[in-house]
Amino acid sequence: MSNDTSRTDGSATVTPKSAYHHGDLRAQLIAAVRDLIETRGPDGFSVAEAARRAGVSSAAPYKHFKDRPEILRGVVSEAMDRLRAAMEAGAAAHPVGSLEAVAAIGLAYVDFARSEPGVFRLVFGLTEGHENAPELQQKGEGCFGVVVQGAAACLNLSPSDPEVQRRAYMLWSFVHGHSFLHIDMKTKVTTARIDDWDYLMTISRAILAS
Amino acid sequence: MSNDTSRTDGSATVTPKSAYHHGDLRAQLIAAVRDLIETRGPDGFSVAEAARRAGVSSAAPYKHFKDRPEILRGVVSEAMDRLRAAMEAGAAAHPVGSLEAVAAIGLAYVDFARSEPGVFRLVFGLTEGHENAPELQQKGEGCFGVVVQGAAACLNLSPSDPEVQRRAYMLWSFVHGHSFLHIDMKTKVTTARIDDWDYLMTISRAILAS
DNA sequence: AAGATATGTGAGCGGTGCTAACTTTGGCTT
DNA sequence: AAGCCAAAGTTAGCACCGCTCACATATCTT
Repeated sequence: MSNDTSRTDGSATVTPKSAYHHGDLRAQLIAAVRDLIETRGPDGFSVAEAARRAGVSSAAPYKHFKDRPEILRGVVSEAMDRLRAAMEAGAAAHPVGSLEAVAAIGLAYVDFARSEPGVFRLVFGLTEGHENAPELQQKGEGCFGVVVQGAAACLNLSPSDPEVQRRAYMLWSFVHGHSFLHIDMKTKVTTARIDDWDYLMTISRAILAS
Repeated sequence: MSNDTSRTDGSATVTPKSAYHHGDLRAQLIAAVRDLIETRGPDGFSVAEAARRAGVSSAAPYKHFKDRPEILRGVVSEAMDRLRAAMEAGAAAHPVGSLEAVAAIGLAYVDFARSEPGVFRLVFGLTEGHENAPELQQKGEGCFGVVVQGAAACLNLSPSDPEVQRRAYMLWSFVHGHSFLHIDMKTKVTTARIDDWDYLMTISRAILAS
């Protein structure tokens, strides 16, 4: 089935209705759900409405997803891909092993949380379904791996070194908490307000140089 | 295990004698919802089922709560009261101004997240409704205030000092991230596994002594 | 050309959020 | 004490949602 023309990579180049009946309905549903989650909150989304937005009947989604949670898992999976890509891109913009590279990873994380708070919360709130979703587990570990890589390069140690893992965990913990607090109390705690980059550099230095 | 139903609700507090038709249905509904959230996940709860557990019709809850989100807000409000009490109790178990007091605040936070992961996630995932709920905002600031108090005592500065606020924010960010990662990837990242108390002491020292 | 299979539709079942109209309860006024 | 009246509960019901089933149609394989 792969000898034909374009790949279904969600590029959405020109014609969304070139494949089977509808186009790549699966990708369009995920996009619709993502949008709904972002605008109406993680709970205010329904499969029916996503189908409506995609222009199909309310039963069509179930040809591509087993049930509602599986759709959410699809959204999370896609989001994790983008999150990891953003983190890697952030790291790649700075010299390997530099503190700046580590801080850039954290900044990508925070930026992601701020630009898509609904999806971000979903990613880390969907852990109920994680048990049966090794793919998500794997992608989560992949994201953590980016932090580990950065920390290892910075410390000039092997990524498998427990000390590296420990510091990476501390880094992630900090950045994760900062992201969550940031999107939770948006403009609150203004007295403690700080520039993200300075903050992340300070944190990275404190954790990787002790 | 005496079932001590002490609901510190804004309006009619504990009035066991009156009990109109049913008793304090409001408190019982909140308890039922809390239990449902903890066992079936934050999404797998329905007002109907909570009413069923409380032994009333499915319309009865709407005499006490405007809608579903308001019930959730009630659960969050009650949970925040307990969280703050736990944090204060943790701090009170150690000398004022000691690093141990600060670490104990963090430990209470982590323990709360671990013992009620569903409710914990709800507390910080319900921020969509926070805008119209100044009561929750206020209680959130109250919890933050406990951390600020601890940091201020430790640094021998005023709680209103920006530097204190900044450090308190860092502490909270760290503990919050640690809690979330902890309940998310329960047994994962085992290589980085650490004793909570040691971890929190290390963090507290790092943040409050630089 | 002819299945086989993937992808869509419409009808429909049970459950849910919420409202409306009604009944019961018990405190408060007189 | 009589009686009003608001609080607190009930049943009935609407609209929507998740999901399934039977069926229609488009594409792939042979």
